[in-house]
Amino acid sequence: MADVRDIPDATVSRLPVYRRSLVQIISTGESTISSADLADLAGVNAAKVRKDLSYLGTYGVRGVGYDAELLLAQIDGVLGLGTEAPVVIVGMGNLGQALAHYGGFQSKGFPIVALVDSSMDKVGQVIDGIVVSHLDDLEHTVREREISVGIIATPGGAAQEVSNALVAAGVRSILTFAPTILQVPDSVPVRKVDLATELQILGYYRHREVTETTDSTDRTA
Amino acid sequence: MADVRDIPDATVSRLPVYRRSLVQIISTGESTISSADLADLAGVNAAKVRKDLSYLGTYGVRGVGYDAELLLAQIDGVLGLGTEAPVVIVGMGNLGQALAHYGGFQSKGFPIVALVDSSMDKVGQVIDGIVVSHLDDLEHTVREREISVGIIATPGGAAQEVSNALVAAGVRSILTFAPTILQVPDSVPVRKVDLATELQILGYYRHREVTETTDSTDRTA
DNA sequence: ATGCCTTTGTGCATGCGTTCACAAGAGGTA
DNA sequence: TACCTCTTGTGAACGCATGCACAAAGGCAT
Repeated sequence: MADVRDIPDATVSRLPVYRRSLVQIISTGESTISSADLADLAGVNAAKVRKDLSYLGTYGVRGVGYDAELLLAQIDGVLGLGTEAPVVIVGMGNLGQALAHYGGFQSKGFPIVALVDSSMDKVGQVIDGIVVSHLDDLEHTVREREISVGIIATPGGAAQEVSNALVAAGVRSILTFAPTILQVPDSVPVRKVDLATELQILGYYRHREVTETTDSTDRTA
Repeated sequence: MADVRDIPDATVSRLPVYRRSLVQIISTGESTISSADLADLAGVNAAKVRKDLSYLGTYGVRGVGYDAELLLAQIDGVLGLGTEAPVVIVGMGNLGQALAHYGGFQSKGFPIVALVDSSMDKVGQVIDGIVVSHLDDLEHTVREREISVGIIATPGGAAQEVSNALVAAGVRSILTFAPTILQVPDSVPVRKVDLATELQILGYYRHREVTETTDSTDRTA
């Protein structure tokens, strides 16, 4: 029913979670799964699962549930996981090197095919079997390897410049770890992961708890 | 006006962004900043900035703007950044090691004071000046060092067990990189960062673009 | 002191996301 | 075939978040 272009953002961000749950279910030999069970695995409400899945077109069978394999294939189709999306990581500091070694990308259809840094100390080094190339060669590298995803793991100060270079080189989407607001064309989706921010957000809820405890103590006093 | 306990989640998650913008502004020597300028730096709408800041109590001056230093102190207070929050990282694989080396935490008030792994290969190693201790000693370590934040950097299969151990040891909040739905008491806030999921979400928007292009091509054909 | 200009704080309307609740549909059983 | 059970798909209500638009308020110049 709904077109693949019309899926709400909130739903899209849950599809990978459903996907992982499905992989898990399939590995146990189950061939169908109900929205209630899928909801449990994904940690969400069952009605939300059904509504989310309804955006993919209808693949559930009333009284039975969803065909796990079929649903997985459907999600993969929507997420574009049918074809591999080669990745370049820019910035070979601690974070960049860790990402390069991290196996979680390759196995999920996002092979890391290039590593880039702007420092001559790093260029030429071999990390995880890949020779680090220079930022100046970015465009050539991206075009040659048909890279579609750029990961920015540089300090904040360099992020916008790197982002510009990635976009100019033809990268189709960007994942950034830099604590910076990136200006990019609307056609290039960006996701931002900011580790310090996450800790600070936790700080609020942790701190709030302390405040409440202190308050109740004050109240009894 | 509003109590520190009543700040909406969406606002809380933006406070670190405002904070960073303020630090930047202050470093340039400016002492006041308008909501419009802050909005530009933070990449959001000016009205949203004002509404967000109104939850902290009123610190703006009409016709002038906000006192940058005062606002920064106010945000720090809400986020509980006045005191340091010691951190333990569990899981010394690639990601855990990178996080241990990553300087972004220490400088932001989240010193990493302990590293933990369950493998004897890792226990006893010194990473970034810290001796890796065993998961079995977690409770002791957490209590002794008064650790309030736990970072889970283990494979998904171990995450729930580690989470239980962290909670039992008295950790107050958790940041997890494991692609797993964690069951924790409501009193322990959890933030989840899932790198593969981020790439998959990007995949949707990237893929969608392709679909649209293909469609328009088809239409002209 | 007065008036103008700037910027805040917020009421209100709109839109998105979530959740409930139930009708409709599919399959199994007698 | 007819009924019963199970589960989906979705209409509708609710709540949160966003953003506009404007009145209130502070400061500065004259």
